[in-house]
Amino acid sequence: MKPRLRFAPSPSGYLHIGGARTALFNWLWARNQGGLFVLRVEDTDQERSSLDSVKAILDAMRWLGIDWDEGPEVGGPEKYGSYFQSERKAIYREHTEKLISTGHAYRCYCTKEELDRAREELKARNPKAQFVYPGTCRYRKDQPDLPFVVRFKSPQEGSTDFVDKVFGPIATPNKAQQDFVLVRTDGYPLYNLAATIDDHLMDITLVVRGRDHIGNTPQQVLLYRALGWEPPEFAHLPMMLSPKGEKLSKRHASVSVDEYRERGYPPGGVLNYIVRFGWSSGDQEIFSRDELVAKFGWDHVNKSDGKFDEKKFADVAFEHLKRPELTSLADYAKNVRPFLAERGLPSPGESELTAAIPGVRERARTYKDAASDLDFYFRDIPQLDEKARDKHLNLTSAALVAEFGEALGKLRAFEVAGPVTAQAFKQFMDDWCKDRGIVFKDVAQAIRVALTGRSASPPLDEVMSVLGIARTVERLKRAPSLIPA
RNA sequence: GGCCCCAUCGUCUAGCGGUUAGGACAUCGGCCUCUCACGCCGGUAACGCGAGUUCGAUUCUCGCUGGGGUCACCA
Repeated sequence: MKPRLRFAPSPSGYLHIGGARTALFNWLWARNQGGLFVLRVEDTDQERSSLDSVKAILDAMRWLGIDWDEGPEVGGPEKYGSYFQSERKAIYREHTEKLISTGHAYRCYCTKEELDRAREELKARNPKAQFVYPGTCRYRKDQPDLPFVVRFKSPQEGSTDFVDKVFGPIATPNKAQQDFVLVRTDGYPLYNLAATIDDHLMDITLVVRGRDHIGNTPQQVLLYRALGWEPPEFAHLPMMLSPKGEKLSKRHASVSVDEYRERGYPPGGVLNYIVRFGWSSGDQEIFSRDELVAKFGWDHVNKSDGKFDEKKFADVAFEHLKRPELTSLADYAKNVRPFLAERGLPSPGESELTAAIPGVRERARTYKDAASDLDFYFRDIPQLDEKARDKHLNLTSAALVAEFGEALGKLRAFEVAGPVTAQAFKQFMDDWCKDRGIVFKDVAQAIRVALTGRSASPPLDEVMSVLGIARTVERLKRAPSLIPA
């Protein structure tokens, strides 16, 4: 059978960067193996789950380019049923009954309040002790008409073992296991039960998830056995910790995938950073999506946790922006447009935009920065950085710039020959400087301020070429008017 | 505290008994240059500790130390 992998987020917020990483590893292996990638929504907690969250997570996945073969909005084979756990209650009930009738589980009438009280009492007596369910209802024979939860009857001897694809053999003594709850009072299954049933029924062959789930695995293996099923394979991923080494949360860094999107990171860069976190392929740092699919494997997945590094992340993202083979001109243009719009700029024509992009590729670290760098191209009058103006433009230099504009304007040949190349502008500037007996370097910044309103920009010959001769001349001639009276 | 897991530069990592311990980010110098960048060259910087095994341990074993995860009617 083809490998079937899954990502099973609970829709209680945005897509977490760590969740995206889990999804990615699953997806990569599915694609590498020619298997199937399933998306399942774990929305059994009615309190926390929301449809908005489902939508947000789906959107973030799509933005990253992690597509799913089965799941919300794409469906799947009849036999795999709904991909929303909230719609699978009947299935869970059926298997719960089976567990009870075979003696693997039992109804427990202890209330949460009672147990909480016992927990607190114990803690008061011995702060270090850990409360375990005393098994009050374990051998109870009657069935009172009271609310109940269903508990698993954990074996108290022996150990539960499994072989992890990353960590190797892991053995947990069963006496460390208490009679954990399977079904809540409200009839909804808890994570371990629902995940086990669904993974089996959906024919999942390998479960890939974060290491924080490693302790759930023995419980799930116990459930597989109790239900008479063979467990799938498991692969746990080392954790992405905060720079301080604590569990990563929004206190330490941006943890929502959306935030990186809003910041102007390219999706390929996001994937690249999170995949290199715990996985490597020799010394290679930068990968395209296709390369990742081709090269991914479990041999080089690390066991040790790591610390999230925003600087490295930013650099990887930038690397993707710099390389045309990773971010095509068309992609770049498409992705920068929303940020241009965000600045209140009118939507530029595709050809004008793609002409301007090569000049900012090596400068802008994000699409957002790119929009800022591109800004002056798309306004009739560039925004003026007054500090740059004060530093580089005075009566003399502004007059010189205007004069240069005049000279350029007189050059008819440029106008008839169609778009003027950067090289031609360069030649003209050099010649003009030579005629005037000045060094280009001495006028360059004044010209830059006139053309872009700033002290930093792509090379002037490129700027002129993108602007075109008419607008270039116009801006140059306007230089003296930039000086306050 | 019980159980489980981990341990190479500040960070992400390569290494699978013999290497001047490599790369990337960050950092510090320098070069290039019309600005800002990019790029290039170079520097600082790591095998947690202690026992074994071995001719030889970063690498294998054990202990210690340190770090992390998890012990819910969350997932």
